[in-house]
Amino acid sequence: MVKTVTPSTRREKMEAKERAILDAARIEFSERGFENAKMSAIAKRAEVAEGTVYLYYRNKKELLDAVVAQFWQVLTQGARKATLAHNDTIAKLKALAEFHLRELVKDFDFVGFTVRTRETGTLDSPSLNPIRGYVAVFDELFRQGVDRGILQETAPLWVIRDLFYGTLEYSSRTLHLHKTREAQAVTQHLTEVFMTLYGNSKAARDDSSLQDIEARLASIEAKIDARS
Amino acid sequence: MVKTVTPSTRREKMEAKERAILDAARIEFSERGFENAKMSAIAKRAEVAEGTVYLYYRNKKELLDAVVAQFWQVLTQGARKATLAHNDTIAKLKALAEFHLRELVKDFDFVGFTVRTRETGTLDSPSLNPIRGYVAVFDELFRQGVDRGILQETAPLWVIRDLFYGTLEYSSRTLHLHKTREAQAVTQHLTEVFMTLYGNSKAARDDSSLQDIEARLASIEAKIDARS
DNA sequence: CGCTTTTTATGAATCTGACTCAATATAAGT
DNA sequence: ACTTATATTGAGTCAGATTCATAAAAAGCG
Repeated sequence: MVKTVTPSTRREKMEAKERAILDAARIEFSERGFENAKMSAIAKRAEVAEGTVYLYYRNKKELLDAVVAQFWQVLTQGARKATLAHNDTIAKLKALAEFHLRELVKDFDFVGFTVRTRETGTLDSPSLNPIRGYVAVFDELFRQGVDRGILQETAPLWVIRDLFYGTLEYSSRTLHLHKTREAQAVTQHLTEVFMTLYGNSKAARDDSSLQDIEARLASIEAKIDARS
Repeated sequence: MVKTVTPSTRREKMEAKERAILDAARIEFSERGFENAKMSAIAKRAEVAEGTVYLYYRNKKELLDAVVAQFWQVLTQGARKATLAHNDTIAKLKALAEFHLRELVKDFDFVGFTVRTRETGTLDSPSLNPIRGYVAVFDELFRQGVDRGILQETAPLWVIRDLFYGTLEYSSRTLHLHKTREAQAVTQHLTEVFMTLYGNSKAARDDSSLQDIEARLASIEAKIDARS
């Protein structure tokens, strides 16, 4: 009998188990919060013995890190998809803002979990990588806008990025607390902010060009007057 | 012998003890982080028995809440003082931004502690009050600017406030992580943002000059019409 | 196939640290 | 000085994270 060469049977089983644990943890954490989540409950949910969890994750904190990493990975995919639906850079940015805000309000606990994750982490801790991937979505978008001549980098990109994500993250807290407030007010305003501050057309129009236009109009008017 | 009527000797002793515990907790928390801080260590630092701590604070979490509350109270005082040093509303806002950012970077752990505090708290939990007091500093400033005709509320105040504090909080994380980056880049940019977006003069000019152009266009159009 | 070796899984036992509480000390009242 | 009320103590309890000796499963091998 030919041994069904599924060279991965072993690995696959373990990977399935790892996923089961991760999923169980995600559910347990968001239902109970980190402190109240019990490793025993996670193990039970994943249908493994308590000790098994520790074969896959060094400790509770590291399990949280993994859950958080997964969260940002999924979010990154969603964000990419949401922006792809538009062509205009500003529309993409608005879509990203709307998506980001909606997800953060929905899974607000994860904002807290993320902060916890960062508490240990230094610059190069792997738990930060998924977040890097996430902020990269914005950076790419903005650079694309610059290339297209739609946007201009009137401040260091990291400053602009922090304004974008910072506003959204902080607002998500407000929206989570005050259910009555409109998320749209935030994304709407943020979009205006971006057009006004970094939009090339507007910026160009701002000073000199306004005067140019006025001058040109005056000149046209004069010519017409001269003819009559 | 007249009993020295220090009606507060009793209370004073307890208040001193409470302060000692709070101070000990603040130090222990920021040295070790919440998880690794031991109640026994806090008790030792405060020179009381372990059980005594529980006479003043129901549990570890509540002790953290108290520490966080104190942090924001102190910060509020500092912020008020920093803004008082200026007359111009924009200058006050800039000073507030600089102060806020500097303090958050310095005591960055407290950003995380604050998030933790919020995790339990609902809208009316007392642990949120000190933060309310803090954001009020911004609100007052902005309203003052509106009264003086310097600023205009082009979006709901809470949206503007979230942009302000959100940007600063998020940036504090960046600055804490990348020591080389310049805090000034953030406050500088944020000030520009405020002048451009909410500054009345700019906005006023924007509109009026646009109206001028429209008027002139109308006039030209009328002349052309008249000729045909 | 049986047998040996290596890899994974188990859950009872250990350990840590927050929290409790009966006993004790201190202050107040009279 | 004595009684009552209030504050403090620290040894003991207990929950829950983590470990580890033991068992099961898979792989390698003649």
